Amino acid sequence: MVTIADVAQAAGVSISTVSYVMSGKRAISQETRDRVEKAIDNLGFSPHAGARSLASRSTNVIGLQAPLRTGVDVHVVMQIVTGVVTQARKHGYDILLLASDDSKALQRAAKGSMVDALLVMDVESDDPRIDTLSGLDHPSVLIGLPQGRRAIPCVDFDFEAAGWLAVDRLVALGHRRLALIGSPLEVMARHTSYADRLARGFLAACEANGVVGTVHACPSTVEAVSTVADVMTEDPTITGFFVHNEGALPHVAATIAQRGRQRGDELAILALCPDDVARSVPGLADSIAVPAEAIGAAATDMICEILANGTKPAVRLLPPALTGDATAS
Amino acid sequence: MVTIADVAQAAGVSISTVSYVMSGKRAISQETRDRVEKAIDNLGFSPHAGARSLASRSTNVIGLQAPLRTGVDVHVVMQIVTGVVTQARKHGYDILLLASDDSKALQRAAKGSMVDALLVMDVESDDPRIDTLSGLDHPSVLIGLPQGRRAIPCVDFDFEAAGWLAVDRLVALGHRRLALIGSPLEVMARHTSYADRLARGFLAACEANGVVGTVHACPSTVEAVSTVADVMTEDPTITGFFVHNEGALPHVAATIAQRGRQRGDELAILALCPDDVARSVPGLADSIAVPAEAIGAAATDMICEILANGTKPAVRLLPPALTGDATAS
DNA sequence: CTGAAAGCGCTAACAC
DNA sequence: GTGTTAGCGCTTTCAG
Repeated sequence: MVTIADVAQAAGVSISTVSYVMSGKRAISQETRDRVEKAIDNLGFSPHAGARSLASRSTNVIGLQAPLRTGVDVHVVMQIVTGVVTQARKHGYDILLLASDDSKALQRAAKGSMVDALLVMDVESDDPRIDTLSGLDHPSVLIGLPQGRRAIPCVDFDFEAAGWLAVDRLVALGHRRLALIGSPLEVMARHTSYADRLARGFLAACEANGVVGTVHACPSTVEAVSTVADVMTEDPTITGFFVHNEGALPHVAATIAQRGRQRGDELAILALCPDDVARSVPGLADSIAVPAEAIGAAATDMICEILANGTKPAVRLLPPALTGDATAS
Repeated sequence: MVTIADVAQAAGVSISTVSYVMSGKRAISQETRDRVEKAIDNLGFSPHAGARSLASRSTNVIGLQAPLRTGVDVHVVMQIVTGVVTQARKHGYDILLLASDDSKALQRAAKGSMVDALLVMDVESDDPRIDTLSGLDHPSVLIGLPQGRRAIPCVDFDFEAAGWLAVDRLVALGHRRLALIGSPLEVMARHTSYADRLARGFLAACEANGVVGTVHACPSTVEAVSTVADVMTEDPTITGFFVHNEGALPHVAATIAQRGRQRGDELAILALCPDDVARSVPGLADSIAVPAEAIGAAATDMICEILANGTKPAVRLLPPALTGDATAS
């Protein structure tokens, strides 16, 4: 293994000079800098992460606890993780992936000085991990917006605003009777709050717009289709649909479109899902993008800012935006 | 921060004794051990990972490079990662998640002594990362089976055997004309080899069984349905379908089933996908599980064994198995 | 069975 | 603008 001492010797400078060339923490003459950098390249030197963290008391690693189980929107999780990893690298951090749902894992990583900070996804409102995080010396940011004391900074999508936006759009398209086809009950049962927030925004916007809106959870992804069919049968006056349900979206969209054709009605389907998913589903009037990767990036930015400046921001909600009806087929 | 010295003092022993109590690398009297362990608990001591890796020249971290982009079977990737993380913890390792598709990232992690070993997913046959890995001092294992020199140990699902198994099953069900509905072209274009292996096994098995088999790639997930429709129209004698295409599976299955009903034929659909996905798709005759989590776990076991014993196994392919027709609706 | 002490490779005072 | 050096917290000889 090539060490900083090897580099120093090769460049004919002291160890500390090499260190300072790398960190930029003190002025170095151009000449010296060049020699050192050349030596680093020639020898293929990379500083030993452990030695570094021992001496500097920081690891340049962020711990990420992501939900790896099924029963979450795998697509969205993946994109958030991508955003985190990508953005973290831009700030010079690496990501340690922690086993999900485990307070112990957070403590282990923090107390063992394996990470400088923690990013935690999929936190429920009464999640014990919130207390765990509060008790740690390490800064942390939640991806999601649990209800409660808000002791830890959060980053999430503004689902409530998305509900409003969806209604505004459907109303603008001329629809006066709307239905929100929501998450599977499984998701509703966990108290991650986003399904609630979406429904709240949707219903409030309906009221504000003076239109009729109803919210429908699906028993499961498979049964989403029959749920929609039931809704359409029970109230044939509904013409605007807002669908938020990853796996079921294509099926639901197809069902709605087919029935619309049979009835000869002009139905509109608005989806809430990642952009690329929307593009693969035909027949959507429009879609609201869940900016999953941006959420991951924003959370990472926030934790890095806390690490750098010691600031402690509170909650950051990313605003919804319509994709444009480019997705119409 | 509480250090090993604090523990030693609290327990009234030397630092080295505390270290040996933790590592178990030398005999300790029960009495001393008890005292030390109590001190560790009382003080809430966790050894500093960096200090440890500096002194011991090992990190207890495995680097994992997973494909975070879209255009892969997100479900399967997620499960493999889950298998890796879970199994790694059982061996006392943590997982550093590396930015995808980046030879540099592998080198950075290895040369910076951030990891003890590397696990790399989604390697293509002429992937430059294979050479990178060969040039490293750190052991590595590929998840997947690229063609070529096989310089690095691999773990993967036995897609070829899965092709055989599918045909055997369909033939046993009485079908003599079979079609493999394969991956999107996008996947075929990348040379990850599994689509090829599946097709090879499928065709060889058809020949061995004396039945007719054809292979059909889908232009995209969306167009999978029309692809199937075309296949069924062009050759109405096909009655056995083997579907391997994550996003499209439910749509394809629905299409096949519907057409079968129209024609009054007894069609059979066999799927290749994770168990839980199969359960959510109605109308399958049976399914072959992609044991994604087991693949991740097996790869982790392999790398840990290499780390522990210095053994260098070559290729490990996990055998396919039928789920049983419990998935029939 | 236990202790003392020499590093591991780096950072960051403290010198000049 | 550069060099010297004292740790950072742990593992592991080497002694007993």
